[in-house]
Amino acid sequence: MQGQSRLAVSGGGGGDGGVSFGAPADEHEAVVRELTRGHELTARLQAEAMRVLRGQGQAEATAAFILGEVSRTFTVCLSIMGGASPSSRAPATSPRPETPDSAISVGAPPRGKEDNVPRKKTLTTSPFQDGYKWKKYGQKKINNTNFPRGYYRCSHHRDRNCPAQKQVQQHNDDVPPLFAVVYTHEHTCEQPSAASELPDKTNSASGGGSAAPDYFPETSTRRRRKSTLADDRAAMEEREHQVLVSSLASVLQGRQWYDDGGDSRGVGAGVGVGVGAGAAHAPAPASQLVAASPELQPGLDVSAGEGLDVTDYDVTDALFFEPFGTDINSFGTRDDGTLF
DNA sequence: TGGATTTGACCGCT
DNA sequence: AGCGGTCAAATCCA
Repeated sequence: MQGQSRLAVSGGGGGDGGVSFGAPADEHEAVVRELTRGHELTARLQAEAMRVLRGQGQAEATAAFILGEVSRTFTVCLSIMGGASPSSRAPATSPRPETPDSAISVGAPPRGKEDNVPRKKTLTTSPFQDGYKWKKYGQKKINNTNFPRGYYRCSHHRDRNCPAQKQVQQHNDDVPPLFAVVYTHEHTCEQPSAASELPDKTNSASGGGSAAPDYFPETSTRRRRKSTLADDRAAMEEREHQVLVSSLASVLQGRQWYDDGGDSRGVGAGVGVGVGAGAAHAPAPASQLVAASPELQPGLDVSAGEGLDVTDYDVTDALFFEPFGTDINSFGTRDDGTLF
């Protein structure tokens, strides 16, 4: 959060009140930029707080809960800002999986060669978890940007003539990194892949699939051997699992404390990377989280809500927070010190 | 060998 | 001329 945002937010002006949906594009983008920054910094603060408070019971749970709420607030504001921008909306035509859970529609559509082409721009930490399979057909270094832009087409571009495309470009160098994703055209194919599928992982193992290499954009100028990518991915999956365990432990500790009930179920997998970021999403639907990893709570009937109070998890949480274990919680550094 | 990504070259627009 | 978007040959892996 920048302490001195000098945004010309029209308080009460324009009839909308506050940050008007009809604000000029640059103003709108400025607001989104500041909110995004705040969101990112909150995530970093969480990471740091969780690192410092690890194992400190109530203090850790309290910090996780409060910071999670702060993070949630940013997310909701971003969704309002982006979602209210008519230009950022793609026409709702063919049924398709939603963009990633953490996706945030932002700003005006970029200029393109075809201005009548529907575009939807989002900021997301998980640019590839949108339920579709993509084939990369190009990558280019864009002027005045730090990261190259990857060009993807629906993998059914050829066999089903699906026109859907997207461009993925890392947005910043923060932790976790945000990716700007521009979707163009609607899918005309009906892909069997579920939205929960992680195409960058599931497909890469068989040599196919989408854009995992864009998690390592800085390596694009020099080709990485795929075996190395596979190694990185395996390590990432391992980290995600560990983060899932530890994040869930934080959540359960927090719920237990606030619910004033239940025995100590701390999973106790104190794993370094990304614990705080996981806790950032403490209000995520707990049933979903545990269901995703039932082995974490042996003997606990999650489906019946045992041991968990999910009544105060609202729809917003379900909509805007990523499940634990997805890439927002899984970041780290490579040997060369770069982020992934 | 098939299917994927990478990356330099090419093309069209401003 | 410079830029972004796309093509396609080269390359890699299962």
